[in-house]
Amino acid sequence: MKFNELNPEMLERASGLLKTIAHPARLAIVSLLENGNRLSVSEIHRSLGMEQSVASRHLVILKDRGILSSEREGRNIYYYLKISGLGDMLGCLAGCCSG
Amino acid sequence: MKFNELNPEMLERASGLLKTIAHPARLAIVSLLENGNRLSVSEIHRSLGMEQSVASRHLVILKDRGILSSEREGRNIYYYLKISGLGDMLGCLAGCCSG
DNA sequence: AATATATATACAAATATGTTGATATCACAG
DNA sequence: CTGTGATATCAACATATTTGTATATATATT
Repeated sequence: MKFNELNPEMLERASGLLKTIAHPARLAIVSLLENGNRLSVSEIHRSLGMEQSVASRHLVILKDRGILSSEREGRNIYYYLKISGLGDMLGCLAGCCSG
Repeated sequence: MKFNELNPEMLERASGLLKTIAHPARLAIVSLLENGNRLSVSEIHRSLGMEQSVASRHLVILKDRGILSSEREGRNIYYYLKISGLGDMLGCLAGCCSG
């Protein structure tokens, strides 16, 4: 599948997706939610050692742009990956970065 | 390979790579250079319908950040992908965007 | 040297993104 | 209704990215 043969709209969507995850914190979040993991905001911010408000802001961004979904359970809100196939992409990315 | 288990430096590198290609023009360029293609600046800017200076600027950015290499042949400068495995990543990306 | 072609760069304006800390909202237990 | 834990938002400021246009540099040809 080649981007250059495709319409500008497709390029925009693809670069939008990349932009969204092209942030260390968001990359870490997405990576944490691979394999169908569902985690609350607290679990995420503690696990990654970032401020609660920072984690929340990134989670909202990821959700707004269609990468995550969330569901409330009691006082917690659980986030999870909405786009299947993102895990594969991260795999390729890790490969590109190490090799 | 999981990012969250890795050092911040790795996350920085990965998000840097993503940021670099997270631009419609650069995505188109990288896509054009998949499969070992070698193209001159002229060929690229004509093929993608962008100004010469715009193409050149993006090519320099991609080269500076280690994604492309270039070689002069006569008056032309040919660019090509330096990172193998980027093609695979674009494949995943296209999958994520359509599905 | 003069010209033409190919590529790169400079600069300023516009736009977007990130950061921090404080504060607001929401849900539940008692 | 109050207190507490969980989550989201806001404002202000700093930084970075993009764009357009013009111009500079390099190479080759004659």
